[in-house]
Amino acid sequence: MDKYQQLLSNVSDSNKLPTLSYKPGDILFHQGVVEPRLFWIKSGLVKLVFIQPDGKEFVKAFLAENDISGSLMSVIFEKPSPYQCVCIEPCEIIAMPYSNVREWSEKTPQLKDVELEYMQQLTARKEEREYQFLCLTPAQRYQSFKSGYPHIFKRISQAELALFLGITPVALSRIKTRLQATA
Amino acid sequence: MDKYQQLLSNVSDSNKLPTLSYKPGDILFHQGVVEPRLFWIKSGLVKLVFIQPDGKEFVKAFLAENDISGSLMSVIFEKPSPYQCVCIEPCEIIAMPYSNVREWSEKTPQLKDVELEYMQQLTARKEEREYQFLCLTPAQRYQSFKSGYPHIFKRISQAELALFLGITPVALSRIKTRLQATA
DNA sequence: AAGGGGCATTAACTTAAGTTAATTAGGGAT
DNA sequence: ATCCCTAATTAACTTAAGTTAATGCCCCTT
Repeated sequence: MDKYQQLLSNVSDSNKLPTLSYKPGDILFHQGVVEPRLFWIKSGLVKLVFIQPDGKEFVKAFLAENDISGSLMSVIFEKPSPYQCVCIEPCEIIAMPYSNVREWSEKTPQLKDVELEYMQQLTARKEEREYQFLCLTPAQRYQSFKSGYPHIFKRISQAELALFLGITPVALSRIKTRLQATA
Repeated sequence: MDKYQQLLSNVSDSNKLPTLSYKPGDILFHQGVVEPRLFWIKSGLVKLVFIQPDGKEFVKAFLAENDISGSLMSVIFEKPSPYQCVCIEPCEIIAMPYSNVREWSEKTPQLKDVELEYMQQLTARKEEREYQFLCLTPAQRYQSFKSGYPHIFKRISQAELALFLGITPVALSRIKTRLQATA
């Protein structure tokens, strides 16, 4: 258990926050609504999804056990979340108001470092994703995800993966056949 | 001057860091090399560029006066920078070793909040860019940049903008004619 | 005024993704 | 075993981006 997990554990214990159960398809928080809680995923798998006005879907991220889900815009800036969070697998989750985390972190200043460190790791992951969109082809992004996140890859549908890669499910199917022809 | 600028000002004053001058084309830091300094841009314009093995270029970001340039991977994780920083305009810049910033921030703990806040703003910008790559077409990204960053838009070549949007200069030229035909 | 250099535009062609719809393959459930 | 539902594949067609190269435009220099 890393330092941020430890912080969250302290917060949830001291506030006696319950563990909640969700089913696949359940929505942890909605798009367009302010959601000031962080969702600590104890087990299961969720996705963050943008729904466009025309109904098109895009997947921002997959988050699994030990990850923290939430909307930066909502949690930090108190704006409506630009995306929603949907369960893919049954999940055990502890929902923690960010105000509780902040209080805890004010009382124990050394935890600011933990918070900062968490933000840095998050930023590093975003840098990687930015790089991949900018510099890699969809086929390269597919291969990178497959080899880099095999534990997630196994648990999601091909359609969900396509919408994460920024292409259509049809395009991903074609990419797979093209890759097999080469290899 | 915001709080982060104030922090940087304190650091550069107390370490008597000089202001450096650069010409267009000068490289602030190289790709593949560890660069532990932050570059506080007092005036001018720079770009962050990925150079691919095959020679292809992609622009990660444009940074102008009052922005801070640097490589997260290098500054925080002490890894070689995955991109280089090239001046587009003549620049006045203060280069500050991140160790100085850290020391200063250790001495005055309330500045941790400033650091955290800066990371949050940085993350918010990265979220926006991720959203645009995932959900918008190149044409929409072009329009968004043009209206969202007019002060940068005016100062860069169309080719540089194209490489920032993740397309070729030829494609951007075609997009412009297509947009004019519609409007 | 004439030439050059650097960009942007246009053209011609190739490649790949979007769209829509039909087909196929698998996995429960009855 | 059959049916049904879902997801993946394939097909046919449209649209747009990549690539390479030629052309046009503008500004600067001499």
